[in-house]
Amino acid sequence: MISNTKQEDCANCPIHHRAVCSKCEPDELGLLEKMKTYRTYEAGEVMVWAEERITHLGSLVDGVASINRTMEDGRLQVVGLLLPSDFIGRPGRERVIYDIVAVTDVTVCQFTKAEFEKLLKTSPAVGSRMLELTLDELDAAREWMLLLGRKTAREKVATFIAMIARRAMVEKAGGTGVTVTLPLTRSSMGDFLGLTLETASRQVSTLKNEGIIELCGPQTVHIPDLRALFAEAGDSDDGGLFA
Amino acid sequence: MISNTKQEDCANCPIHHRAVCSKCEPDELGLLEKMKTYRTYEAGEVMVWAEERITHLGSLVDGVASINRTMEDGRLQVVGLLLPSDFIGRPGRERVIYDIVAVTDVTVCQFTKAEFEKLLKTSPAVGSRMLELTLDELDAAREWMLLLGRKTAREKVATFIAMIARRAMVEKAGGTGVTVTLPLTRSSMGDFLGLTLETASRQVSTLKNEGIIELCGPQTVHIPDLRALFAEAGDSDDGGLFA
DNA sequence: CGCTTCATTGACGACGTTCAAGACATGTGG
DNA sequence: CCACATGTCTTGAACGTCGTCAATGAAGCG
Repeated sequence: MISNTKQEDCANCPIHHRAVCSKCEPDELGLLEKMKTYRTYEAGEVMVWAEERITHLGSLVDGVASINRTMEDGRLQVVGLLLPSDFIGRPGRERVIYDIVAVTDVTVCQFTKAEFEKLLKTSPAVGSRMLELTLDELDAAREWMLLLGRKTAREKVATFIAMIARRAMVEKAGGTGVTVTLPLTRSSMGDFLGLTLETASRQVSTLKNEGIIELCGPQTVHIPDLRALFAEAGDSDDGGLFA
Repeated sequence: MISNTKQEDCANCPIHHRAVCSKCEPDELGLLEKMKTYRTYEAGEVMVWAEERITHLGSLVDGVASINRTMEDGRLQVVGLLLPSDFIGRPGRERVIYDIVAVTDVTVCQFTKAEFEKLLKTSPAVGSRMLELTLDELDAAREWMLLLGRKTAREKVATFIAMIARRAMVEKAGGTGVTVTLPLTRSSMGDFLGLTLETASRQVSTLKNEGIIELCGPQTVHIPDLRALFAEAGDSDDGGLFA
């Protein structure tokens, strides 16, 4: 399913404060409004195929997508999770070697690659914000390398749930308990954490049995004490929530 | 040991073609020459401490350094390897959460953080090159995530040696055999590959016993058939050497 | 020459994978 | 409304890879 919409108002955009356009002045924003196109994908749809020519770049407005790296024999590793305001694509390169797959239904705000790359050259606001976003992605990737290389299965699952909870907390801060929905199935969780789906499932179960988390549905988790969960994740860093 | 040297000629710099300054015109290069300082570190020296305020940014001119992420209990993961022309540091952030350690003796070309960040704002040549470098680092980090999450110990070690060999090949292309020196000890190899030093050592040994590689010293490896090594690494990608 | 650091190798055990079966939820058609 | 199919999740049992602990050897240095 493909649906295109045009000319939504950039000033009211829900991701404007964090996306690649966040440093643009009103005049530049007007320019972007003429260039941009919205597009939606259904859960499970492949948004970008590895080895295929890249035609568009843009921002994820709504939903969750994953960046998948596959080996010849089928082994799969999720090397990035795209959430609203994250940038999609790789300027300056014809092709990428990973697929981007919609995990939930997804809406993107996109530009043609050529137009965006021209903008990148001419607009310091876009260029410098793009650099910031890329540096943040790099930090996140390195954080994940520590997880993949050194954490136990239990710590991996705890870290994942903590990560989701942290993003949810930004909105509804308050008490110590939170309820969140995991955007991934056990199988995708495994692919993200460098585990099998069985191990992922087992670790969710043990965390549940020990009272660190409570399961409402398989995808819905209530966390009575965030501190306890963060402790299981194994990093000293609790995300600054209890600083 | 700290030694400072100034005013070397940027035009003759060995990393000028790839470093953050590679897109600068002669006039900007003159500006850089006034700002820059050289500094050397001995093998093993910590160049940047986690949690400490960043004062300088720059480029690695000579040697090898590693970016180390440590957990409270001491578990260590190397999340990046810095080679000549790679950029050192994190513009736009006061602190980093990893150490940067000189693996061999190292020479860097550095600027004060404040000055470099001003340059980043005013010079499109520096800004856009910086973005390219960061995107490349991100690609490399994701490649490594696949290795850490999904490859076997054998594949990890093969991939590492293949990576080193590939960089060596750029200079002396020709026959099918190459001899390279591994810049890391078995222990650091393990930290880089998400393995213990024993497993790293064992896999080097088995690759040797099977004739995939030959050991001249513990750090010096001769590869009779690069194709065979790349096959062990598990990626379809052979680096385009046999395209 | 002893000290230190690095590399190799062996024995053993733990953690996570693999293979397999069953539970649960949701949707479809008779 | 129930039978049946599909996909996800859970749980069990056996196996294997890799980590742990330990001993030994090789190389560099004061």
